[in-house]
Amino acid sequence: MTDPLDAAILRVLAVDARATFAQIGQQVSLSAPAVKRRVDRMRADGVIRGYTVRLDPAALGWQTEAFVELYCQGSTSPATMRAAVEQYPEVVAASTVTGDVDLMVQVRARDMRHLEQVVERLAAEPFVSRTRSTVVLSALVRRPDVMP
Amino acid sequence: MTDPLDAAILRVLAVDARATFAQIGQQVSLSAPAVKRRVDRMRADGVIRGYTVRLDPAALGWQTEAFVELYCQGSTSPATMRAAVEQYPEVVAASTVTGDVDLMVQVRARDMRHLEQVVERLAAEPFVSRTRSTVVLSALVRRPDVMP
DNA sequence: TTTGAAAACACTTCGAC
DNA sequence: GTCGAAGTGTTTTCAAA
Repeated sequence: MTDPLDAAILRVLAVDARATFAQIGQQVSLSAPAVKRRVDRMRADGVIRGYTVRLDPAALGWQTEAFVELYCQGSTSPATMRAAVEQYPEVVAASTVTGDVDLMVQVRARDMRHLEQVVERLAAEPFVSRTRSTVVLSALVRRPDVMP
Repeated sequence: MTDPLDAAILRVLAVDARATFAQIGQQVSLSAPAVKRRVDRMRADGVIRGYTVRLDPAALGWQTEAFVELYCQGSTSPATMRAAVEQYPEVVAASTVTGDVDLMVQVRARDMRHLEQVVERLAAEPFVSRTRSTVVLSALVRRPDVMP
């Protein structure tokens, strides 16, 4: 499905998704049209979901980040959790997890006051029985998805 | 620093970082050169860190994801933690955090066996006193960085 | 099937306004 | 900020490995 050449192309795109097909081709020893065809195929196959910009959160006013663990009532469906949590622009990611906690939510806020408000609103969701927040002190590593 | 027009441009780039300046311009009512100048400025200012591809982890063989909390020995510097954790290609993100836990590490592995190996290696790091892993059941929300 | 070369088309980029 | 021209990149076509 994705041979070593595809993987090499993805590595280049992971570092710079706006690289030209010719630039990518130079790094993987392929012509621009050959690269484009492979990229088009991976896009169609769903291996490539899209391209996005990497921003400096601090420069945009996001100063505070936290992991908020939600303990949910017994029979809350993932769909319900998702629908609720998706509404929050402050929610960067959310996953159902094993263990005591039911839902792990990553929140980005302007400051502590803002974070507090978001956590309060999350805690007030009907299916949430209690929350536990862990504030991020500093982000040491942040990598785009890589190959296995 | 970033006016509403810049924010609009970033929103377009967040959805499709390979959009042409002309396409972006159409969505924000600006000419292509005007968009380019703003993008160049945000790039120079560090607001835009770069562009990356969004991949389907499962399609690439990453089937398992987990939050691994590391409890570290009293006086371990963030630099030490970072240097150690950065070595692992399986580590997607790592942050120092408040609370009992010292380091929150997000790991992506091929399968449970692979995850287990990674956790064991992390636990064997000299400064790690104990670990606690939470496996992701399903990713409900995953958003690129957005505006405050 | 997949590739590379060439041509037509679109975008980027820069100077002038 | 826009406009227009010159340089690049993209995309299609086609022939070959």
